[in-house]
Amino acid sequence: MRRPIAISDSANFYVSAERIFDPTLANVPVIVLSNNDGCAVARSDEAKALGIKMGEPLHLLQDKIKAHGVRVFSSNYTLYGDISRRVVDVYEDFTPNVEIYSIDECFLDFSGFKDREAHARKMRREVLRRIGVPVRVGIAPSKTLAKCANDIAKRNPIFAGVLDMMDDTLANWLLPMVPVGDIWGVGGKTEAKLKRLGIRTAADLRDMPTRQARAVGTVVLERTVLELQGEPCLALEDVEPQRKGMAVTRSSGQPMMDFETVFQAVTAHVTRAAEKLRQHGLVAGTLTVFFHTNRYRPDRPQYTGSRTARIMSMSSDTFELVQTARRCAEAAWPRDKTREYGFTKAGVMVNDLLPIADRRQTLFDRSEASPSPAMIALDKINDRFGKKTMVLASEGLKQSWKMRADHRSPRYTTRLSDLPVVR
DNA sequence: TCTGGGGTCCTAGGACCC
DNA sequence: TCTGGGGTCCTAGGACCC
Repeated sequence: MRRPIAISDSANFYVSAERIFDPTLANVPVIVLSNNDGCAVARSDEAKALGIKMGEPLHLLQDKIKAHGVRVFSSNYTLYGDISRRVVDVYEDFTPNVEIYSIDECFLDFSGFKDREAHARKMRREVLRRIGVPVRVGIAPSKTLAKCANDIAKRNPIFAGVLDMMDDTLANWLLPMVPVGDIWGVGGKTEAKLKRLGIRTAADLRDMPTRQARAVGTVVLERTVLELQGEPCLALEDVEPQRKGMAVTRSSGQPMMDFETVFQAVTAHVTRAAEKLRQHGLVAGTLTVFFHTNRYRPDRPQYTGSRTARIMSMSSDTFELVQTARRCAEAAWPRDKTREYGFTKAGVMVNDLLPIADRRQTLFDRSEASPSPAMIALDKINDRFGKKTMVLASEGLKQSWKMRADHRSPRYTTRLSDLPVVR
C-alpha cells in the first residue's frame, strides 16, 4: 500500500524568520551568519542570486555586501526555535502524525485526504497567515521521493510551492531531469562514484541494481534506490526519539598554542555540555574531547587530538565531567614536543545518554553521597587482597564482576547477589 | 598450558544532513 | 587577519568473553 508522505520545509528559514519582524527586509538580499559571525548560513533568494554561497566566509563577501546593500544578521537560534515550534503547531492542525526532522522541516502523514494538493495548499496558506513564513510541500510514497518533489517545487515557480508526486507517470517524467547529486543522501563522495559509473540522474539511480548500490554506498544507498522506486524504507517517526549525544564545539580566531589555553576552552565547553544535559534531564555515559589545528593552513603542521572516556557513574555533574575532560585532553595532547601546533578548534561530545530518572546506581558510583553497597564491598575486598587484586568489572548494570589476584591465578565470575560478605 | 570458534562490545572514522 | 555547529547512521577492526 502506498501511503502518501509529505515534507514541508520553509524557504531560507532563518531569513524568513528575520523578515517576520522587519518588513523592510522583503525583496532585498539578506544573509544570516553562523555562530561566530564567521560565514553565511542562510541567504534570501536575492542573496543567492548575487552568487553568495552557503558557508561562504563573511570576509570574502564584504565587496558584495557594500555594492548591493546586503542586510546582514547574526543568528538568533532562540528565536528560530520558537518560530519553528509555532509552525509545527499549524502542521498539527492538518495531520495527526508529524515528524520533526529539522528546525525547518517536518514529514507529515498525508494519508486519508481526498485532494492532497488542495489540503497542502490550504496548510501553506495557513502557515503564512498565522506565522508569516512561506513553506513548500512535496508529497510522494517515500521520504526520499517527497524530498525530491519538495526540491522540484522549490526550483520551479510553476508549481506554486506544492508538488504531489504520488503518480508514477509524473515521477517518471520528472526524475530524469533531477541531477543525482540533488537526491537526499547522495553527497559529494557518492555523487563522484556514481558519475564514474555513468549514473547522472535520479532516474538512473532508481534503475540501478540494488546489489551494485550496496557495493558503492553501503545499505544507505541501497535504501535510497528502493525509496526512489517508491518503496518506503524510512518510516515516519512521529514519536521523538531519545537523543543519542550532544556536542559543544567552537572555533577560535587566535590559534591556541599551549595545553592550558586549549584546556581552558575545553573546560568552557564541558561546562556548557553539563548544563545542556541537566536542562534535558539526562546523564552521560561517555565523554569525548577533541581539538584540531587550522585546516585552512595546510602549510602549518596539522594535528587532530581526540580521546573518549567512560563516565562510570553516568553523570551530568560539571566537576566530574571537567575532571574526565582533563584526563582526555592530556591523553590526546601531541607527544611530539619539537613541533608548534596552533589549535583553532576545540570541542566536547557527550554520548550514551540516559534520562536521569532511569539511572540506576552503578557498582562503582563514587559520586553519590552514600556509596552503593557494591562499592563498599569492593573497597573491602581490595583492602583484604591488597595491591595484588585487580578487579575487572567495568559495568555495574551487568550485575556480575570478575576479579583475579594476578595473571597466574584463576579468574572467577560471580553474581552480585552471590558476592561473599566481607567484614 | 595450549587451543579456538563465535559472539558482543567498544571505538575511530567516513559520509551525509540541516 | 577573518573560514559554523550540531546531529545521525554505518563499517571495520580490535578487545574481550565464554
